[in-house]
Amino acid sequence: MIAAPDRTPLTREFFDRPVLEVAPDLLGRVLVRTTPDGPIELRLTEVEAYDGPNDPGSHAYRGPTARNGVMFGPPGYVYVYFTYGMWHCMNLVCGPEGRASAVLLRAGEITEGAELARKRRLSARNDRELAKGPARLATALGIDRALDGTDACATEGSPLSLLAGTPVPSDQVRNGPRTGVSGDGGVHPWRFWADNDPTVSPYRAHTPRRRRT
DNA sequence: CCTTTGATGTACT
DNA sequence: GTACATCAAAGGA
Repeated sequence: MIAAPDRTPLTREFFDRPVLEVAPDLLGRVLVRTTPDGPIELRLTEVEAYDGPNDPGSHAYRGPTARNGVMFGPPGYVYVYFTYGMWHCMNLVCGPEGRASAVLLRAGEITEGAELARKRRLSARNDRELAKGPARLATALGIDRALDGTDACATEGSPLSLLAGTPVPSDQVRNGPRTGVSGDGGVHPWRFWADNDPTVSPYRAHTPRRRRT
């Protein structure tokens, strides 16, 4: 018998810890996205840590802007950014307040509302691909900049919340270099994933792009 | 399986 | 102008 996932919401205190502590602890937790059509639930299988001021790979490295302002606020809130001209990615702000550290949600397994996720991810060839990658995850859950700054710890009528779920045991958590991060930011082994999980995205080292003509 | 390329907002040089 | 916490389509092996 496998114990049923714990539906207790994660508290502010959960996020008010150093990002390198929170990131691996998020694996196996359940993200609940409430849409007008119904709920979609996702079991997290892959994340990356970004540690604000000390981290050249972080959006917060060069200080606050209109885009990243939420990262400089209190922990437990959602930072959503728009990138490559067409994709959204979702992060959870960690503590302490003002440090501007956050966890990028990179991949997960849809455990509820798969039919809703499939409508948003028409190119997915199977359900394992629905949220295999950070932009795919955000697309599957219908997440965009309108949700930037949402409190992920709120329980009543919140469009987003996190439940305790079934944490991945530490001996099944693997870590390695972050995907697609260039320069000095690429040295940190701050990508965490659930060992042997089919929904984890393939690792891609950073590759410089050729100039457009 | 693999590699190449186009899509293009935001931040920065 | 150029890089970027990306993805999907197209074509080759």
